[in-house]
Amino acid sequence: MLNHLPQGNDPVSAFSVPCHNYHRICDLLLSSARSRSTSRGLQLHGYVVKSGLSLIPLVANNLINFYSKSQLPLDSRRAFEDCPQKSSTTWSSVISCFAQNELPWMALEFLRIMMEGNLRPDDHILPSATKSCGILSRCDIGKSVHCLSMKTGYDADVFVGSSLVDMYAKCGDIVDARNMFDEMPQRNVVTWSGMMYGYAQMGENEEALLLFKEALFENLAVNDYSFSSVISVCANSTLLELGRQIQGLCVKSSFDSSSFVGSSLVSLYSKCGVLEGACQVFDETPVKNLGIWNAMLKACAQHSDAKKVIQLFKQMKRSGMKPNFITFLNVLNACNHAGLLDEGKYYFDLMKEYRIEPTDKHYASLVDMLGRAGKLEEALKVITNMPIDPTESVWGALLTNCTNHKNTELAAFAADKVFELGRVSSGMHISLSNAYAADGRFKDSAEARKLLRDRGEKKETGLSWVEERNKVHTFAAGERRHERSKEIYEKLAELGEEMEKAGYVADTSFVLREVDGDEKNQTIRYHSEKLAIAFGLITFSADRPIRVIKNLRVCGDCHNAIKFMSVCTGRVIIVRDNNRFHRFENGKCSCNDYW
DNA sequence: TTAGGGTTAG
Repeated sequence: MLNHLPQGNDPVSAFSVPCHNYHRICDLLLSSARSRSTSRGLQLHGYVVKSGLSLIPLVANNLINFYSKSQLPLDSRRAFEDCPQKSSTTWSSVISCFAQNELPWMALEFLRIMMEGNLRPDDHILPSATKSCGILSRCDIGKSVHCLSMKTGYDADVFVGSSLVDMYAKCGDIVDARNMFDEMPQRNVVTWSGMMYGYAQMGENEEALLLFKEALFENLAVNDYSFSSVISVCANSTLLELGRQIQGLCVKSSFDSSSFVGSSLVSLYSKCGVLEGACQVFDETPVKNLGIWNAMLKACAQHSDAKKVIQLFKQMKRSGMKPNFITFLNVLNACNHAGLLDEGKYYFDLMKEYRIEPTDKHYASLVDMLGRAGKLEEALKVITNMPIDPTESVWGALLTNCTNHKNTELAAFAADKVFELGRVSSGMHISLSNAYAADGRFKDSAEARKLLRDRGEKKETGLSWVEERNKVHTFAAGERRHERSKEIYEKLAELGEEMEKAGYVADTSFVLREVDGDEKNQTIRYHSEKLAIAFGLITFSADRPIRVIKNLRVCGDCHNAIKFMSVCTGRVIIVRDNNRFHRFENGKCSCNDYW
């Protein structure tokens, strides 16, 4: 392969090398990086060192870039150190290499060293430095890079400005991101993407959508980046119809074949309860990246199809795609929800073969799996033996299952462990309170809630919503603010009688307040999901499934009640809670009561 | 002219 390269066996200095040859070497280094032929690049490196060509600055820079693109940052650094004449391009190459290869601190350190040598950062170096701050979520350092950009006058550059917008967005500083965005003399699609991402990150989905609309209005050439972001915004707000319209725009502009767009679309359909849509997008995406595989696995897991998850995992392996920790998390959750304990344990152990260290979330899934099967002691053993510190989610998994299995002693132990971790999320206080309440110990239960109040936190309000055309109808338990409230409550009363005739009995143990029986029954009768379903019943035609989204977990009584609702009305009712889907049909739920 | 900024899946 090297035969046609210059034969320079005895190069004393760079000057003895014919000029036209080193350009050829540079081309070859670049193409090796692009085609990911690392071995060819390494051969070329050996050759240029031997022939003395590595002394030529252009060749040295190309070596740095070759290693950077080959994801070998430390070799890139070595090539940088061997480079005799370091221009600002040389510095730029090595700093961008660190920024792109998960060494943001080193990128910033090299910027410092460079400036100590009295070199000023330029418009190529500043974006890499800014990006590093974004990766580290270090707004403070990012601000000093911003100052540096202003001092050097590069803050007006569209690359520098866009990277600053993105950095502020990644650090969660949406106000500074917007200020930067507004002040920029020139903006392009990257600037807009960064800003949109910022809003989406902060959960300001409406602002993100507004910005996208504005971008379209300004005739900005939106691309696959923009589409995948905006679709994920729709997915997070479960705006199926809007998402479908944007998918139409993607098809028109031929961006629908992008695997990034595909991943967002799979997630959109999945989160909106349309598994068939997710499958179709997945099948039609020509080149599948890890993201779309993971999105598809998650979709099947959310829809309780563990068999398909395992099948997909095997298919994925056959296609040569390497699973990552997210892949395994999806597989474990699928096994957990399907009650496949042995399979779950198998996949947990399989992670070792792929040299993937289980995170606290993987352990939480395993603990939950064991806990659901009633193996509380074994679950505890997993926690005490795990090599990383158990987090709230791990102890929480044990706590919830102890409550369900009425082991209040172990539940209290798990709760103590959670408190030892320091700040506890509000949901966890509720879990402890539930543990006592389920055992009839209302005083302790109240104490746990008091602790929550003392910390100035409140339980997240349970909300359910239904999408009707492009409108979202939201309901909270017991409220009567909706314009059709009267009809909704009438429908519930009428349905309640039918359900009771069919054998439904309200399970009041899910009401946590210590009140008398009648009031308990009233509270539980009007949980938000029941109101939302009643709205669906009086609004949608009989053949249309009723899709309800809920921000919290469905309570046990509602879960049971909805089964009866599906029998009495003959409707398909799909409820997405904060975690997964429940498809109710003919008195059965797709989760097999395992949720 | 070799170097720079933005996406998905969790």
